[in-house]
Amino acid sequence: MALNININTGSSVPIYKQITEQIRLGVATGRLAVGDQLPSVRALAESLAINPNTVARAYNDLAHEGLLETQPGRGVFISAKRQVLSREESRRRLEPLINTLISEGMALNFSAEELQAAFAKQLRQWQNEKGNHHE
Amino acid sequence: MALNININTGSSVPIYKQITEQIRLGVATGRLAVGDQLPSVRALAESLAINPNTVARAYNDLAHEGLLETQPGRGVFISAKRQVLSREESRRRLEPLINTLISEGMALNFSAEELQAAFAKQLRQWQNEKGNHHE
Amino acid sequence: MALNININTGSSVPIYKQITEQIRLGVATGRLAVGDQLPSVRALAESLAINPNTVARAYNDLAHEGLLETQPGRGVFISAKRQVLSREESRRRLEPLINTLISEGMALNFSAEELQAAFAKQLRQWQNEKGNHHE
Amino acid sequence: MALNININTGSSVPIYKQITEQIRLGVATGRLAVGDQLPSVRALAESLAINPNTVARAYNDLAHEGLLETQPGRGVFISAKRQVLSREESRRRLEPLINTLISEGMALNFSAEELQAAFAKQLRQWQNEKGNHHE
DNA sequence: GTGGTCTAGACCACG
DNA sequence: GTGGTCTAGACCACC
Repeated sequence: MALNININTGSSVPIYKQITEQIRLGVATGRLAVGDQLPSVRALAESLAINPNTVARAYNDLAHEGLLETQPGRGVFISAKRQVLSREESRRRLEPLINTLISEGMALNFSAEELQAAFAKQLRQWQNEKGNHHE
Repeated sequence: MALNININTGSSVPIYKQITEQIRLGVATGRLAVGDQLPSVRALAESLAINPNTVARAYNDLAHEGLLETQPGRGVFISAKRQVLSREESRRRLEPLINTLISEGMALNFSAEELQAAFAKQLRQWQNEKGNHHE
Repeated sequence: MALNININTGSSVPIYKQITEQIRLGVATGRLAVGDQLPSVRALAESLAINPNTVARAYNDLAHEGLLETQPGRGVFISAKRQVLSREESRRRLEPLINTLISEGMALNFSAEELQAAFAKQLRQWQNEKGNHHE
Repeated sequence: MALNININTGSSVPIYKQITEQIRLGVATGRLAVGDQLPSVRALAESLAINPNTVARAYNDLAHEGLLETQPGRGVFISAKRQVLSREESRRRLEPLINTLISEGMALNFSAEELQAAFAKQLRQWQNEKGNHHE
C-alpha cells in the first residue's frame, strides 16, 4: 500500500517535520516495510503542492538517520530499521514529554480525568488508523 | 517556597518558553499559590543572565493566559485561576500536544498500552505532589 | 480591497495597539475577509516607517486572539472566526471598555439617554457599512 | 456626603487615574458640590493604603484642570465647574470612543444586540449609583 | 524601584 | 523571501 501523507499548512508544526514524522511512524507501525519505495522528491512535492526543497529536506533528515536511502537514478527506499535506543533510554526520553503534556493540559484547566480521557480517545484514533492499513 | 527557574541556553526550546513552562508547572503542582509574587522582570533577567525583554515576554504570555497579573510599578503576581479560553479552544490546543506525545512515543517503540500506562502513572505522581503542597 | 493602516506616532496610544485596532476594525466591518493576506511584517514596517518588531508584536497579539494566523515563511492571513475566549472572559474584557465610554461620556456632560442614543446610532452605521462589504 | 473612592489595584487603569476619574465624575453627577472639602493627601493615601505620591499626583492633575484648589494650610476644595467644551466638540470627542467600543466588542464576538444590551445594563448601574447619592 | 513600549540590529528556521 | 527569537539599550508611566 502506498504511503498517504497529509500536510496541514495551517499547523505550527513545520511541513518538513510533518513529513518526517509520518514516514517515521509509517515504519514504526509497519505500514512501510524495508525495501519499500517512496515517491520521488518532485512527485511528492507536486502531489502535496509544496516546495520541492521542503520534501528534499525531509528525505535528507531521514537519510541521515539511516531510515531511508536514496539510490541515485533509481529512487528512494526504506532501509533497515534499527533499534538504536535501549528500553531504559526510551523511557527517560518519554517522561519529559508526558510531563509537558500534563502541565500544559492543567494550565488549560483540564482535570486529570479529562486529560486521561482525551489521551485515551486520541490513542484509539491512532490505533484505528493503524488497523486500517493492515487490512 | 521560592521558585527556582533553570534555563538551558543550548536547547532548541526558546528561553521564554522554558520560563513559561516552568511557571505553569509551578502553578499546576501548587508550588506557586494565588497571590504569590514572582521575581521582577529585571531581577529574574539578571539571575538568569538573559535579556529583560525575554523575561518580559514570558510574563506577558502568561498574563494573557490569565495565569498571572502584572501590576506596573508594583510587580508580578500569580492571579486567581479562571477559565480564559473557551472549552472548545482549550480542546483545540490540547489536541496537538497529545498527538505529539503519541507520535513521539510510538517513534520510541512504545505500544499504545505502554503509553497509556506511563501516562496514567505520571498523572498519579502529579496528584500526589500537588497534595503535598496543599498541606 | 487593500487595508490602509495609518499610524499616529505622536499619540499616547502605543503604535502596536493602533495597528491591532485598525485590523480588528477591518475584520469587524468586513473589509478584511477570511483568507485575506496581510502585508508582511517587514513590508508594513517599512511602509509605516516603524520597527519590524512593532508590527510583529501587533500581528502576534492578533494571532493569539485567533483573528489571524501567521505561517512562517509564507505570510500572515486572516483566519476563520472562532470563539477563542470563554464567554465569561469576553464579558470580563468588555466591561471596562463600556465603563470607560460611560465615564468619559459623562465627563463630557452627556446624559445617560444621550449616550444610549449615540451608541445605538453608531451601531446602526456599522451594520450598514458591514452590509455594503458583503455585497 | 463624603466622597467614597474605590481603588482596584488589580486593574490596568493606573491608580491615579481611577482617583481623578471618580472625583471628576463626582462633580459631574452632583455628588460633589463647589466648595466641598476633599480629604488631605495624607489621609486619603492612608485610607486607600496607597502611596501618598499617587494621591498627590491625582490632586495635582485636577488642580491643573481647575476642578479643585489646594489652599495651603486649610485643605483641598472643589472649585467652580466650568463648561469648556462646545456641544459639537463634545460630540466629536465622543464618536471615536464609541467606535473603539464597537470594534473591540465585535472582535470579542459580541453581536450588535448584545453590545447594546450590555451597554444599557451598565448605564443603569451607573444611574443607580448616582441615584443613591441623592437620597 | 516597578513594568510597558519602541528601536536597531542580529541570527535562525522555514519555504 | 517569510516570520520567530534574542539582545542591547533607550525612554516613559507608575508607585
